[in-house]
Amino acid sequence: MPTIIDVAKKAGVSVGTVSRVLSNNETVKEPLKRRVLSAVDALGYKPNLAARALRTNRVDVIGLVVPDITNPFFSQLAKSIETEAALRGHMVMLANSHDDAETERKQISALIDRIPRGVIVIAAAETGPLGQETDVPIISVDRRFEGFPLAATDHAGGSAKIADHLFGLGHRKIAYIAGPQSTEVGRARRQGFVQRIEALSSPPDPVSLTTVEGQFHYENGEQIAREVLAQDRPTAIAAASDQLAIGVLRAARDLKLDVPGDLSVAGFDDIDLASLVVPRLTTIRQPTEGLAKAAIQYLFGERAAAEDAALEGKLIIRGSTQAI
Amino acid sequence: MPTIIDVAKKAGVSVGTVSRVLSNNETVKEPLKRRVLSAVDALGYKPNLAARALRTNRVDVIGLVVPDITNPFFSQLAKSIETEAALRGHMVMLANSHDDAETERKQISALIDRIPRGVIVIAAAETGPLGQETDVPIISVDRRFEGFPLAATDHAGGSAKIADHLFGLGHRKIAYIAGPQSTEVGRARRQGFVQRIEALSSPPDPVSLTTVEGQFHYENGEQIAREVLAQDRPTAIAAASDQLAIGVLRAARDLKLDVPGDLSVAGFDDIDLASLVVPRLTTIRQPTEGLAKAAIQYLFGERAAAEDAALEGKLIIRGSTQAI
DNA sequence: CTGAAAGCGCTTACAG
DNA sequence: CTGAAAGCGCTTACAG
Repeated sequence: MPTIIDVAKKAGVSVGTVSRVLSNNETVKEPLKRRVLSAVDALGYKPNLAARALRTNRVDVIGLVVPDITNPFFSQLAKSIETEAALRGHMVMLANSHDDAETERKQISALIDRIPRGVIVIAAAETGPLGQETDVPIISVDRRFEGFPLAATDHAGGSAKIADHLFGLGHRKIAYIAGPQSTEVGRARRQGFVQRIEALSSPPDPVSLTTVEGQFHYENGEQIAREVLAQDRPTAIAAASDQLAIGVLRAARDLKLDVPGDLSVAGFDDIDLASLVVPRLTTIRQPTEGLAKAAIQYLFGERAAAEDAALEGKLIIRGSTQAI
Repeated sequence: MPTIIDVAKKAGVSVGTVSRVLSNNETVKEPLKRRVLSAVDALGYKPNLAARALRTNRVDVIGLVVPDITNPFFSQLAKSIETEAALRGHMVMLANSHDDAETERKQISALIDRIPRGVIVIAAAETGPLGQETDVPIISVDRRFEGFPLAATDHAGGSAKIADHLFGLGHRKIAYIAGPQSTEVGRARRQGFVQRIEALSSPPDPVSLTTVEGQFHYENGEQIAREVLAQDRPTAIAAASDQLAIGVLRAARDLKLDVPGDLSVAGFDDIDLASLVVPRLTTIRQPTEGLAKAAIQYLFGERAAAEDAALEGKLIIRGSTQAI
């Protein structure tokens, strides 16, 4: 492999000059610059990134820690982050925390040791302290890690949109399957939904709302829906995630209930699967690309430090909800 | 950040000794070793990985290029690879090729520039030449990249298992929805299925087999299934992927056909979704963990160089297939 | 505007 | 078994 010295020799300049040309330092005059560039070309020179990293104490990498890359929402986010990082010539180093606080801490540490441009973390359910000072910027996405800034969908606002939608369709007997209340997301979605319904409900036109807490899993949604539907059946069920909602769909099918004829169902996230199930699911699309962009911008210092970003989700109306 | 020099001073030894202790070099005697280790501890020393990389010309990273991380099979594979790499103290650098040969080439190049331990690539549909010599080992998984060794499921063998299964259930009128014949996977699966059916078919007990070529997408499976089912309806459809098979399930539902009553359906891959659709899908489970392990072993030189690995898939029988 | 040179923090022959 | 020292390939003040 040719080094910067070989290029300098070939171009008849000093290594400093080659380095300046390569870093787009404007001070090098055109003729010299051309000579350097053609030497680079002729030799097929590529800078040694390890040497550069040692000198500059920074490497063109973004660290990413997700609870589980096979979760469709996280993999969508990872893809958007990778795309956004690539736009800035950065690669993404990926680690799974397996939703475990201890593993998460280790992964973030290991990532930081590689002096990346920054680290993005989608926090594990229970998140522990990092216990390491560092000047590598850290931002969390979707689920907050520690006291670090967070780029997330406006969960409360999205849930309120679902509430508006169902109310607008005439539903007055609604069940809400919440996500785990131990999580910020679970709480925000629930609160947004419940508060909006309470605001819409009035003595002459009351809404009866039942709330149950679930786990963001298909199986769990199915199981909870069975219980909810067995009793005083609602005309609509809003679930805190698409996975829960798809579980509801399964339960409805087993119980021979027609969706949306007998029951309207809405989710949250708009995972790929949401438009593949039967009927296709009405949901809130999370702005993954916007979240990725906000996170990267933060890491590159293009965004007010330490400030949260709340991006609006979009109501996607499909076949699973219907006027009563 | 303390450096190795600080540790050496604190322990009253030379930097060489510290380095040796840290690299588990056995030559350092117990008392010195202990002194070094406690100095490391006291200072919270962490080696500068960039410096180490510059010296050793290698960094504890595995590069991974996938066509699209949101594809459930690829994200499953990515997770297994990450786990396997972590066992060896390596992190994974991830890049999406977006199924584009040019992007793939660039990503692999960018990865190699970071002198990783090795690069694993799941090739894009059309794969182009790398055009760069390197001593970084490269192996492809699932879909072959260039002339590099491949770790993949025994696709033909897996398809043959599906053929045996359907034949065993008494199906004698079968349709096979193949994957793109421009891909090795598509060809291998088709060939395995067709050859086994031909072997099983005999003049006294003939099997009628129709084959159609598809694209590995849900939509495509649905569309092809409509055509296949509209004509001379088979009693079983085997699809070259779960995504295709799930498309078939949708089409069957729209046509009011009962699966598995009127029609048996089988897929290939065992993606998460396969066990979530109704009815749950009979399929071949790809040995993702085995593939990840084989790939990593190859990169670490624990496996015969330049030799392909073909791992057996496992037949998972669920509700979508039934005796005729 | 360009060159000469220091120095980033390690690892590893080479001595002893 | 341990130390002294070279050197990996860059970037960047510092001169001129």
